[in-house]
Amino acid sequence: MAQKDTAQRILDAAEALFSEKGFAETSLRNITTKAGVNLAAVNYHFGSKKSLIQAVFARYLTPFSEQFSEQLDIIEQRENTPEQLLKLLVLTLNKSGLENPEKFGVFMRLLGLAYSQGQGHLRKFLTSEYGEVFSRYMKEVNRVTPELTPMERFWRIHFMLGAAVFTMSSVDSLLAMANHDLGTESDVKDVVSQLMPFLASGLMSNVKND
Amino acid sequence: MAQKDTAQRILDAAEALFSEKGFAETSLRNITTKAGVNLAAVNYHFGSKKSLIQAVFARYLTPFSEQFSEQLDIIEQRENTPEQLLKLLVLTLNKSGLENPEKFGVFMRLLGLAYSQGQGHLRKFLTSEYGEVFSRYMKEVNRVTPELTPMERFWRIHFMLGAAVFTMSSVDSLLAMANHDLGTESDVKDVVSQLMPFLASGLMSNVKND
DNA sequence: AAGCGTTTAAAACGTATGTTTGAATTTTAC
DNA sequence: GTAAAATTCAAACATACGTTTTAAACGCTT
Repeated sequence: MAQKDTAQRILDAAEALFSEKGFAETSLRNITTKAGVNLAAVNYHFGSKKSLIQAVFARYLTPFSEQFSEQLDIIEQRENTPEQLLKLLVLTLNKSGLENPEKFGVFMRLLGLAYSQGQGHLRKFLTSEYGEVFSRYMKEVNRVTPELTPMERFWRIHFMLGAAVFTMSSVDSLLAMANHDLGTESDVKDVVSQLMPFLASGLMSNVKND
Repeated sequence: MAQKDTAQRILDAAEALFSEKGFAETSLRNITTKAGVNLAAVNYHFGSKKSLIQAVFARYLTPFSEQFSEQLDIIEQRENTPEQLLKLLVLTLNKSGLENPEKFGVFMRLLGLAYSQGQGHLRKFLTSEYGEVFSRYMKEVNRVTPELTPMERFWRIHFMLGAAVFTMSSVDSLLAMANHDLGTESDVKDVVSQLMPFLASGLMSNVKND
């Protein structure tokens, strides 16, 4: 390689800028300036802006889905509770290079963008690349919520996803707001530990579980 | 007026395109072509693209916040339940020109965009224009959840907001997915009636309420 | 029906974008 | 140590954008 690691520097700059400004609002010139590389380097290393966007996601999701797949191998062979399935998610996040709360926030913001600014090509890339692991997880969700109708389960999963993505997307500014207004000193960990019972309670609403 | 109502046609086209493609991805040429008006008409009637974006929101939010303020006058003078406060929201939505489920989906998608693609100017416009009514509602939320710590209340409200905005932002495609995969024929009304107990249950999680 | 403010129309302006080019430079391999 | 491959660089390309301009058409008041 020529100097240090141009492709990596581009990915770092791109993910930071994407997560705070979105895909369309971030220009290749923004990215290459922040990365300290030449403008043409993006198209040389990644081919196009679209491919760069996919590469940013892949750098997070490929290690995550590998870790997640391993965890699924385990839990598929035992009975679980809804809380355990939720915990598996945050556990895998922490095991796949997202233990840093700052990185975690960035990742969730990117996830939110993938939904709200889904550019078609991203949707296809994500489902074709990571759809299978997601399906396996959903099978487990079905197993732990036999009381729910398929329709209830479908919508509650999306409600949960929304609560998580939306909140974690702006967890920085929300934390700042909360700590300022309430005089507290919470961090991302605290928010996650508040989120989990909220999600579990919503998922099991009206299900007599004792 | 010259022919029909150019400004209205621009707003109609803009809200439709914004809600499906986002602000930055929607050009004035897209809008004016869809509206069947001249390109310059946008800058003539609204001054700029930013002002057009604000006008799209104002057309929904001004009648809504007026209706909402009236409803608040009433419920502020009585005791309420969390479910009643939630119902007040959807009730007001239906009373302020959003009874049409299609319009409702568009509105929620715009609301989601306001958060995810918040362009600064939009944030300021919304809080300065509608912040007071929102504060009054939050006061009522405080009253009906005395068991929650301020921190719990803060985060659960945002979890709820996330579940609602995220789900309703893509309610069309989610409904299509659900109806296809599950062989059902649900509509937006059904989703809302699933969402409400989910939100109420999450809000009151671990609170013994009987 | 004339005059005048309002609205529409076509065209161009200046700027920013993603991408490509071709030469210079660095790294790799023998 | 040198040839070949890989990478960087400055510059230009083509395109799309938001906005402005100028003139024409319209609608209302008198």
